Amino acid sequence: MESSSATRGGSTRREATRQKLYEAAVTLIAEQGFSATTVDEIAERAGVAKGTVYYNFASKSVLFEELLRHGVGLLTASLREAAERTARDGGTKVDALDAMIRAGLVFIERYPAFTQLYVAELWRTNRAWQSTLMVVRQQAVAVVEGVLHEGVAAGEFSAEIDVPLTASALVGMVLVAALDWQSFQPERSLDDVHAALSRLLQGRVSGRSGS
Amino acid sequence: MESSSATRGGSTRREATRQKLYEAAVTLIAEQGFSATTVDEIAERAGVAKGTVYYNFASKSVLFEELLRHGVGLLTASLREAAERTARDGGTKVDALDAMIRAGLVFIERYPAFTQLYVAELWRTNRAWQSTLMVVRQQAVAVVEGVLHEGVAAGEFSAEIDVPLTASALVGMVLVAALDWQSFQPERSLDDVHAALSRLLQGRVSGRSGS
DNA sequence: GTTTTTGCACTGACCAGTCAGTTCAATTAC
DNA sequence: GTAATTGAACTGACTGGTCAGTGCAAAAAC
Repeated sequence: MESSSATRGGSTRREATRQKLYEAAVTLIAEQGFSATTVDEIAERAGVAKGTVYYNFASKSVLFEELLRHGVGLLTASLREAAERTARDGGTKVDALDAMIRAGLVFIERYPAFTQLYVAELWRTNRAWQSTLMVVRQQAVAVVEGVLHEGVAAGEFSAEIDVPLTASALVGMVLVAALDWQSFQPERSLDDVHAALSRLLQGRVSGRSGS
Repeated sequence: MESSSATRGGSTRREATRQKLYEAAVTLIAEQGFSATTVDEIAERAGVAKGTVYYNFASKSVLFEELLRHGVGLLTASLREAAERTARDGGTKVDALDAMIRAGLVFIERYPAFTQLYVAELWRTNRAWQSTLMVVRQQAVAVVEGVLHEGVAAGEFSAEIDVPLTASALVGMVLVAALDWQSFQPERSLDDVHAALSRLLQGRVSGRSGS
């Protein structure tokens, strides 16, 4: 009767089911919102019985909360990796920001539904998962702020910039541009979008340089 | 249309009731989302009977849709006014963008709940008011795009910029920075936030020193 | 006297969460 | 080998509650 969780470190079956539920939930909630999405819908899209949802998650809210944590975790890791890679390669801090913009675009291209859902919840108040959201948001933004701080310390950026606000603005720039890209011109290439945002980042908008 | 105080598309009394309902709905929906907000709540917060809601609006969705139209209409008018005022005063296109950034901040400071709710709905699909949202969104973004186009035509901006994408990015920059401002540092002054965004717009981030 | 609002009871659809029962892969017994 | 046993994973009908929208007579506002 020993804990025969013989199937190495947590059953694979269960993990697969949870993954299917995440994938089903993310699209439905992105399209319709949390409250308008029913557990029955999620179960059906995942090809699973309703009871299975409750076997795997304590409630609809908990499912959503874990989904948020999981998704933002991926983004944060990706941003951090981009910043570190740039630093290792001896790039400037502007290069690091540029690499993070690209990492953001790659993420959004890959998980557009998650991004959409995240934005829709981010500034809400009075919701069960508010505090969770706060924590993961800060982890992601902190990566951007870190690069800005280092840039100021190294004299690459003006000492007068407002780090948190500039970080927010940069995040917003990428977020909205990318969501519009996915919604209205999904056929455009990532490189194309990235180039346009790079230009903006480096202040090469004003000042002519016609083709 | 006559502009007598009593006539403005209907009786004043009715208009006042509708206004109260808008105000009640906007806060509740911003906090909780559309589906999680009940008609009973809206009526109660507006200090009005439930029947009155249905006397004034065909349905909950229609109330929300008209709310969206109304709110974005205010924003669009404000952006347009800012652009035109700058043009009249002989400002550059960068000045016009800067004035529009300020107009955006003023709007968000005044109607934070509306902004929040708007962002939450903007990239959703499969919702009843999707097409309405599309139209009003485009009206607002078109104002920014117009200024960018004029700037390119006048040689003030590089001919290589991607106008729609740059417009999206600028909107995103202001939107996210302002929402974060309102959520996390509401005590900061608008001028302060505006200054930080102006700096970013004019590419005065990289490059050391300041004014 | 017409328009607007109120108050409130009512309905029918919908939905989160429950639970008694089933499936199945792995383990143990023979 | 194969039969019996175990327990985690899964199922889906069911329940208790919620909510959008209705109907209407009476009051208030204009």
